[in-house]
Amino acid sequence: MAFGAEGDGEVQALDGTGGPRRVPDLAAEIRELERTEGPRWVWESTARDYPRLLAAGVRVARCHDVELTEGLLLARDGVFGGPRSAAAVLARRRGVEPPADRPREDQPSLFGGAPPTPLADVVAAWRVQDERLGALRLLAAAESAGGLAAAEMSHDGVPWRADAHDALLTELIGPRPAPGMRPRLLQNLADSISAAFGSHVNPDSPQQLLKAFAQVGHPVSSTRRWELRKVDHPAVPHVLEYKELARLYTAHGWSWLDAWVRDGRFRPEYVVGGVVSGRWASNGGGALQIPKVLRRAVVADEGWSLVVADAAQLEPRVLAALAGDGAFTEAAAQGDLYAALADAFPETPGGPSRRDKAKIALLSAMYGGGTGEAVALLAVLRARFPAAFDYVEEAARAGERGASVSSLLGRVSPSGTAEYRELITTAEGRRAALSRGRFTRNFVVQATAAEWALALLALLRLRLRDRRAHLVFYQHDEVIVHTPDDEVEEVRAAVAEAAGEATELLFGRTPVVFPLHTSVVASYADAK
DNA sequence: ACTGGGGGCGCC
DNA sequence: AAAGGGCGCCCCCAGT
Repeated sequence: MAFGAEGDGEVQALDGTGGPRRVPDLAAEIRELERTEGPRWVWESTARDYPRLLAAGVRVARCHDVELTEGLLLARDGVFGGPRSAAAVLARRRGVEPPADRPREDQPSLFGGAPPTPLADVVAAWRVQDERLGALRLLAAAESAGGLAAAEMSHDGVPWRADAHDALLTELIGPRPAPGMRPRLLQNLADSISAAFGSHVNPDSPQQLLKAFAQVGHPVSSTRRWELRKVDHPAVPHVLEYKELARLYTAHGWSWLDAWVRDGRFRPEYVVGGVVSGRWASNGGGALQIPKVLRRAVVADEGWSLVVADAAQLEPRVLAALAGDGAFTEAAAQGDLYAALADAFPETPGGPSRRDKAKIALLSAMYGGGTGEAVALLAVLRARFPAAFDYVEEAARAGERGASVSSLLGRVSPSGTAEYRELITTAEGRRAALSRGRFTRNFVVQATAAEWALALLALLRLRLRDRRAHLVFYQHDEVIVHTPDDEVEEVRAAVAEAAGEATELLFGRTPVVFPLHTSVVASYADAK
């Protein structure tokens, strides 16, 4: 049964047995109904309202999130970035222009504040969506579950040792500087760079760097790392080191620590479905770009552990399951897919190993690479694994002509605009077409991989419901569970079972396996 | 003083 | 080894 909860403290059973009821304490009411009925809650926005429930100590198992669902339905109709509120859903149904979504701070809330969305509107919007879902039903449920998991992870936070973070920064770039100053070791590097060039150069300025390299007889077309690495000049090692450490300082230095870590927890804000492919994005805090070196600051509480699990070779396995290529699927039934493919590729003395060749060929096929040596490797892939090759090739062709493509569960990519279709008839349009082809080629794999990972997350979340262990981090193909030591084995098992269940849910009975690398560690830095 | 594009790099 | 896909965030710098 579904229950609507919205407005100024109202709930309603959605099986036709009764109208809306106003309740004095909505959080308490939801807690009780969750216990006795276990419904799928229908509400407008998990991101907006669930944090308040969590703060009140209430968690729910399932929901239908009107806004997330509308995002999926709109994409199916070729609309991206349109308003997704209940009011927008109802306006579209009536054939009138939907109102823009209100800015977050003006939005109504389950708990007062701005004028609430009427429960009747949310219920009506749900009915509209429920009728329209069709093949998107499973994805909408998964996306909504993702919304719950995201809010819960933000609420619980990643255990983060500010002292370890500070010590690491001090070791790498020197102690925290006075405002406006560079940390000592960064300043030393900047000085070395100027000394090597024989003139003052600000390494934060790509333009100054370009000019400086030109003046010392080493013109470069950009100051990218791989470009500079080719240059033989004494400034280069200092520049490369400066870039690496300066990035750590600006993006994850002390101001980041001040802004994002409190009471031993890093609480990022996830944006569920924030990427067209269905991957999540994050809003502030850079939750999905934490530098590896900082993993040392992620440390389980005393008496607790981190269970870190990441899916191995997820994307090529997804391609295997999607394409159903006999020989390729057989390789994907093995623990090391690339090794299982290696035999198909020729040995060349002094060149990459056969396993590396298999990997290069696969990555090129999935990302749209294929220059230089990869050309020959792609030809091998095409000859030996035609169905897998054709699967991504067909997606690329569709993209090039401006069509959209879909993931397994029905997430739809943006299609080419009218301008795009015009453009590709011209000679200059070829570049744009190739670029779009690379995008759609990757979309079918990346979006389906995101669905597998989302299913894993959702199913694992349900398995952990009655435990003290809880999910604290999720990043594309990886989850971290913070667990009391005495639940470690149960959590390990839960992760493995959830992965199996996710595979079955998406692909049914497939020979393809989706192995997880699972580590139980005190610090994230020790995983793998 | 603010804004927005570009360059560059962190993660997958 | 380099080069393809997806992001967010920071800096610089030129435009207002």
